[in-house]
Amino acid sequence: MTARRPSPNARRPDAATRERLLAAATRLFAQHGFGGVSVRDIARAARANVAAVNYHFDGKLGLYRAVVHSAVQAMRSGDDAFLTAASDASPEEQLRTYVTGYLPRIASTDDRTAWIHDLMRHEMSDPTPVAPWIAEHGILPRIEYLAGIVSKLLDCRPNDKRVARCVVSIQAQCLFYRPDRFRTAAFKGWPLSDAELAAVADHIVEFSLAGIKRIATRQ
Amino acid sequence: MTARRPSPNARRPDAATRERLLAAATRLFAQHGFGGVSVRDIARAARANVAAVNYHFDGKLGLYRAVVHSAVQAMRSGDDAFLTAASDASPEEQLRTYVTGYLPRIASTDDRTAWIHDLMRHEMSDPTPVAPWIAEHGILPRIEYLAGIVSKLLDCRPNDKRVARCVVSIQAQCLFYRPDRFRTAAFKGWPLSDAELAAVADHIVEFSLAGIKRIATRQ
DNA sequence: TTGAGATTCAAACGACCGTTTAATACAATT
DNA sequence: AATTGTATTAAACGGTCGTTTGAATCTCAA
Repeated sequence: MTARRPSPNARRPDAATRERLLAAATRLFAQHGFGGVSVRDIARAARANVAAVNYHFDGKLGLYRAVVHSAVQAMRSGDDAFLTAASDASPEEQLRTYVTGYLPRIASTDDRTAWIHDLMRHEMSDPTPVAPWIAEHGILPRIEYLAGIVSKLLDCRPNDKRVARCVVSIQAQCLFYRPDRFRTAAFKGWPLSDAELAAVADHIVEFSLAGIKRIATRQ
Repeated sequence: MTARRPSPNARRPDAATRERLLAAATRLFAQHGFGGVSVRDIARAARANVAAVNYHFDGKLGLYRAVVHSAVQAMRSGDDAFLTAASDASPEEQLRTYVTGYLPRIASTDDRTAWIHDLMRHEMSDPTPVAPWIAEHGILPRIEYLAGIVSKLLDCRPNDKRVARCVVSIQAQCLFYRPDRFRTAAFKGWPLSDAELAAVADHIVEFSLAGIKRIATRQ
């Protein structure tokens, strides 16, 4: 049994050690992945003792679970902010709202609601036991929301294979603009400016709407 | 100076230790990345001594360089096999040839010419000093080939920003189907069957040609 | 003031990391 | 047979890893 109560008692009255650990770990895990960060790195960044990780989170993996959980929550609450607003628009406008609301956050390097994508990138190359949970709570809801829009545009059942393929085509284009350390290090002009990003969002919407309409005429 | 000559002399006449190390390291680095594999893992898989890595490759990073170099060469020779054949076709047919030739290799888990994509995935989340070299020799040639096709389809200059955006839209769709350990672990029905993959290739071609034609009418 | 529980801390644990060393085994040439 | 240069080997080096330990320190209730 570690500790459970918020923090009615502590040596100093400033931000609780647990919160500092969570904040530092979120930043470092998003940047370097679970295996690329040591608990000593996290403890140093949080100005805490190494043993505090085990005391407050029951080990490195427990801290990672807490980070992932809060990151998924941050993303989903960020989605609700602009997705619910367009719930009664045409599917074309819904797709535009999705992409223009999603892409700037995807491309931002300091948007807290997008850190989950960095965690997911590391999970792709080096999965942890948390991977299935991320897939279910961090990815599937988005996929299903997009599938609803696309199936209306295709005028077909949501489980039509063309829906899944179009969803991938849209999502792949958006995710490609998530900055990573490879492209930042290897390509000039990366990451993109805000103005370019807005033009890219417009491009993805037009490109994808035309693609979907073409796919709708087939099979 | 380590060794240079092929292997006129060795304790045993079987496959040279250097070649076994390179083969084992390619498989392991592609699977787990540079940081996720220890030289002891590689030596064990190659039935060699740990010190052999330093003797033949001047350290772990030297071995990684050799792996990356051979993987890029394998991919480029695989490209030439089907890209040069379509050099005088219409740009539409060239795009179809590119996608239908590229996607099955991307999606294959045992195609030696596609291991470079696994190495690149790890580089994205955790870059090594080899990252810039991979970008220049493993990525740029493909991008420029695609840009040539797209600029003909758009009927504009190759450095028009719309070209780069369409290239990303195509390449992002293709790369999304590269299997990774996250999706294999977290999603059912993954990776895709050969038949589904052929249908996906056709989808990407139709989706993208329609998208490009739409973009061609703008700006 | 005292006791109990929560929290922090320096230190140590065993395991693994990449690399180095020095001795040895081998084949080909003197 | 002796020498030379290449290749392999077991062992050890210093360092970092995640975790554990046990004592010290803090807050708050009795």
